[in-house]
Amino acid sequence: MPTRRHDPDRKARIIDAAIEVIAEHGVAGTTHRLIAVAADVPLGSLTYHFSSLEDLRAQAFRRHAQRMSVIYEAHFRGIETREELVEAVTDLIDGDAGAGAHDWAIAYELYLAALRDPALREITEAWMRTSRSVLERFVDPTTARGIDALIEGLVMHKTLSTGPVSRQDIRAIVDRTIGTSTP
Amino acid sequence: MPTRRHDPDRKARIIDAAIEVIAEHGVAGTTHRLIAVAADVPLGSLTYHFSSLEDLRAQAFRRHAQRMSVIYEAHFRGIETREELVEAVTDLIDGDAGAGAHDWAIAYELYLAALRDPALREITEAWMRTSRSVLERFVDPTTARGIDALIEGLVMHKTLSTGPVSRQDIRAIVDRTIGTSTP
DNA sequence: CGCCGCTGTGTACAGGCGTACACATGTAAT
DNA sequence: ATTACATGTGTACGCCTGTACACAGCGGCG
Repeated sequence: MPTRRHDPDRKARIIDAAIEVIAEHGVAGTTHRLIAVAADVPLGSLTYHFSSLEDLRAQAFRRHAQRMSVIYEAHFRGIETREELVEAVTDLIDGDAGAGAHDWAIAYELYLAALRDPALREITEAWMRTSRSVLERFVDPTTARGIDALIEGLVMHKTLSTGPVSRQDIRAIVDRTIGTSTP
Repeated sequence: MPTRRHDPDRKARIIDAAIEVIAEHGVAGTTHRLIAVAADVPLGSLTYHFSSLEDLRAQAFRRHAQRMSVIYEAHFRGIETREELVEAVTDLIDGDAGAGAHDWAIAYELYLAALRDPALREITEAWMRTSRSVLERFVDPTTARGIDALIEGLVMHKTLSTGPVSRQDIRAIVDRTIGTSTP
């Protein structure tokens, strides 16, 4: 049995560190050296485990998207009434779910990167498919797409605007966009 | 009277070139040299007219936001009935307005950059204020914010998704989000 | 007509980047 | 205990970046 010399979680920890660095410095400011420091591994370890920085970025984005999917799944589990759905979506936007501003920032980095790198499209599409299919358990596909878009747009606005958006307003908008669909 | 040696539009042309480069290569891939080539000016001309690359970027974003504001204003001018409003918003998302995928890409670059650079917030806030106040001529402020967020979210989804979003779907979502507000 | 001064530019520099690769290091087998 | 090898790392290289700055070219003044 071949024994590992060091931690076998190294690769995973590097990916986590990469996610962290992307969140803090953006894709533009994400370098091998920064990630290496964040993961507390030598510089050479990155090129050893990943064929290129592009490769590492893609894997980081993939893992983040998977985590977001899990959060979505968990957040909407057990929803039964329309009332609960409205509340759940509002929570998601208002930041009372598992996803904070940090996580959304990474998602936006991914979107923008995918706009130019077709290799990342597969990740964004998988993620959007998941998030929509979760919502489709409660509403029709068209409405699901609308809510999905609304969530991302509102989170963006909320994050950028200095004056906070009132929870009541969010709720009102969500309520109307969901319409009369039955859960 | 002091005569200019060359074109006095140089500075403006550099800013336009910067916008172009940002749209094509993203903020990350925007360099002095690329902009200089795009504007057909010598490299030194950039540091001569702009104190730093950051300064140039900010001015480029500012000009783009102003242009988007003008497009918004023009696009919603003359709208009278609720029906026309729904159609106008749908056109905006569907790309049949003055703004194409190119322009939206720059807007998203701006948003993401503003997320980390507080100096850019002033630009995003001015832009969001404008776009919302245009919509507030037709609907109440809360709804305006919702529509605004919906527009950006849907455009993003539409741009990233490979399967195109049907115009009919967009219209249906917009229609519901606008609700029963009177123009 | 010659000089001055200002507007504008080519070039060079220091720093940081991604990546390759020669080597150290610890393990398993003999 | 020694060898052979796979695993992992420190370092160095070439490239590209933002920016400074010494100079060139031209218009106005004496």
